[in-house]
Amino acid sequence: MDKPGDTPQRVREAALRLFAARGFEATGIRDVARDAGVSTAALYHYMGSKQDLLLEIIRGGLHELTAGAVEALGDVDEPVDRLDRLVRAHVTYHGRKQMVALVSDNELRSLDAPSLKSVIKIRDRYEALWAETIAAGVSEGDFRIDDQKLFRLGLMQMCTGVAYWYQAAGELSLPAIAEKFAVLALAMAGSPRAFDADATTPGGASA
Amino acid sequence: MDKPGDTPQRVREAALRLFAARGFEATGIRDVARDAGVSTAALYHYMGSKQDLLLEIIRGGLHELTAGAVEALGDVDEPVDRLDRLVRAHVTYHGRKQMVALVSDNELRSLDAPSLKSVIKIRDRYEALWAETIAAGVSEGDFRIDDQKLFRLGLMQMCTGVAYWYQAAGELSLPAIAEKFAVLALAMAGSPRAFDADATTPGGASA
Amino acid sequence: MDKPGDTPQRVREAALRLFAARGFEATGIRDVARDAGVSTAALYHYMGSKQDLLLEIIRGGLHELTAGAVEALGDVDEPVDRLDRLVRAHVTYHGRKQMVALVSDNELRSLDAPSLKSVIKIRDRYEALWAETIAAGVSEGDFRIDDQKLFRLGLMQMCTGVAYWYQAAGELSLPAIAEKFAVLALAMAGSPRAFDADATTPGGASA
Amino acid sequence: MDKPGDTPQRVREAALRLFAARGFEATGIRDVARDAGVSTAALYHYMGSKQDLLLEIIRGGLHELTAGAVEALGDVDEPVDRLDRLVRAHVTYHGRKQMVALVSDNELRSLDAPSLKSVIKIRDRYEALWAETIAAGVSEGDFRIDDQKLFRLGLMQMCTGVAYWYQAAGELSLPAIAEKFAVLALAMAGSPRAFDADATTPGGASA
DNA sequence: CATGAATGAGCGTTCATTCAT
DNA sequence: TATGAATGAACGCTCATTCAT
Repeated sequence: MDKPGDTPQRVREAALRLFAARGFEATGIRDVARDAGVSTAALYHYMGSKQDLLLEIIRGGLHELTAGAVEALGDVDEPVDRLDRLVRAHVTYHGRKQMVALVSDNELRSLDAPSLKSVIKIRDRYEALWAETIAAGVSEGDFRIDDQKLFRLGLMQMCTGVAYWYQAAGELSLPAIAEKFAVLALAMAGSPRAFDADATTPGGASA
Repeated sequence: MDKPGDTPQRVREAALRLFAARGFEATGIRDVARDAGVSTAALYHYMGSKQDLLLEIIRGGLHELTAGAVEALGDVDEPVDRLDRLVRAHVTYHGRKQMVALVSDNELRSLDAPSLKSVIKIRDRYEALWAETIAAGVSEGDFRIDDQKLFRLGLMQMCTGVAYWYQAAGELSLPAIAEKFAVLALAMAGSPRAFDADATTPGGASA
Repeated sequence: MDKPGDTPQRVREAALRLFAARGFEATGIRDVARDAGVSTAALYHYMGSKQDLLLEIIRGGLHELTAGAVEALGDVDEPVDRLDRLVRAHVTYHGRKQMVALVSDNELRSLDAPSLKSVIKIRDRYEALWAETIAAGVSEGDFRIDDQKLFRLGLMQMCTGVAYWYQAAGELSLPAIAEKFAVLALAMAGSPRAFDADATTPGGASA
Repeated sequence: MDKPGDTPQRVREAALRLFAARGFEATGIRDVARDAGVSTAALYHYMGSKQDLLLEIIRGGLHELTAGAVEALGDVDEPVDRLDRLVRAHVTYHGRKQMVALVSDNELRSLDAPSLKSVIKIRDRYEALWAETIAAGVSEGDFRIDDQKLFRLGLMQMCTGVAYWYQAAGELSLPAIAEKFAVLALAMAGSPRAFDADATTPGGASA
């Protein structure tokens, strides 16, 4: 029950908003302070550097993304189901935490080398979930995939794209979008289930 | 036989290199000048503003991308073939003109309003090529696509992603990558040809 | 008892000194900062833009000039006396606030359009004091003036000129100069009092 | 009959126009070149530095002003007539050569020390004409002037002011203005002729 | 005679950050 | 805990001027 208006939180939110909208480099520390309603000095009192703010956002995002994926996978074994869930979780996250996703995608290059390295380690762990799932599906004969790495890169990029165009006020709900992407993913993977009528298990759930 | 050392060209190339590597905002005009081997003042002898340099890159890129797609389509009629060619052309372009593609994708937000508008007009024309092809394929029964716009967004994003990871020195040649993406695209579209043995018409052609 | 070293004051004084000596355009912001003993960045901590600094000086000056004139006029009714006081106040001000007067006179053209407009409004109000006094003197038969506007322009210009050559260390005191100009003014106006022996009421008052 | 469009002339005219309108410091050499329709390099081919352009304008102006005064004085002896003619010539010049007059008045401070010195020498010669005339009028009993130097400064400043507000399209013709100023001058000087009906000898002549 | 190319220095302004209080 | 004051460095850009051709 932290007071909703507590300063550090407001700063983080302002930074997120601005980094997402204008990019990290184009955002001044003064902009963040103004947007958060504090002085720049106060801002430095609560947080570290501008870089720290960015790193915090990106790491938090990747951790949340990974945790969400792990949770979505649960103890499901079937590769087809696992891929289905990975896609849905990824898409859902990129819609719900749109700004974090945008920042994580676009502003990596603004991290200094050590930070970048630590972030990439997290991302690699996340991508491994996909790689393992894909490999399992291929070796079990569920998928017909020519080049696994290329497949993964293409699929993930496709799903990530949601963050760029999703609008909460748009025609499609996020679960609906997630499902459609799941179908596309299975089709790409050559899974016969892709175009089955019952492919649509509407368990997308989330808000 | 362009003289390798003519200054304006060197400036444009330096700007492209740096904008792609660090982003527009993170690149200083002095960085560009240094990289091009001229003084900052000389740089302004040839170009307008930093923004102009960016606009030039992006517009040039989008025009070339569009022209390439139109040429690739030629007078081909079959939607399946047309989509195949769009994908190959797009992927090829994003590999060959990697830096231009990255800048065009990432730095749009640094354009001022009028420039952005003019650029979006070009991009819309390009996207229309995809939209029309997809619509034709659906109405002719070649594709099994649920949501055309969402399909297009996902597919284009997937193909665009090549610019982020392609390396000329990598294992796969660009035509090989283009072909694999074409296969993925047709699979996504539910085209029966996707997994045919002879789907791989190696006429990817382009350089 | 203002602390002599407070920064914003020092900045304003330095700007005034330099704008008066070299002109607004010829004065660099670094010159002002150096002269005020602060960094250029600190300078921007206190002020807006270079233009703002100029506007502040000019507006302040015109306000003070007007207030001085109004005070000098008091509730005096006789046009001859009123003109006498206007001239003395004007001359005195242009000697005492020499630099402000020079800047106000010479640097108006460096103001942007809206600022200029606001300044001219103040100046018009000041000039109206003169115009009304002259008109009253003419209609009451105290003055013999052919063309009132031309008379006013000439007279004011003459009095303003003091700012260009007055030196505190010169032979004549400022009140003495003011009185001599008052005599010239009345002579110009055709007032019989101009060359009266007792015209020299040394009540110039001001410091 | 010099070709009206010859380059050096066009450059001088452009410089005059811009120096008068914006001031010397605010005028770029590129502005002058553009306005004259030549390249900056061509400009330097024909003329010296920006300073030289200014010096040329000011010296030319002062020479012309002096020559005009000398001519106006002719072999007239009476101090009253001489002052009358000085005023008329001065006013006329400041109306007819308005831009040169403005530049000569306002931009002196932009001259380097040697140039300024040479210019002041010319100006001193011109002012001597006034000083001698005034002194003669006083010693011959034609004028009632308390402080000669102060009188001269005030009177000249008044007459110079014409350059700031005169408009060829205005209500009064330049000779008419010159005459009215001559009347004011004589009134200031305490000459009985000032308010005579026949004071208006319309021989102001000038174009 | 004429000009495109080029520059070192400087412009007004903003940057992320620190620190005394 | 919180902030006004302050800064060195850099920003994008323009300056008056030169010079090879």
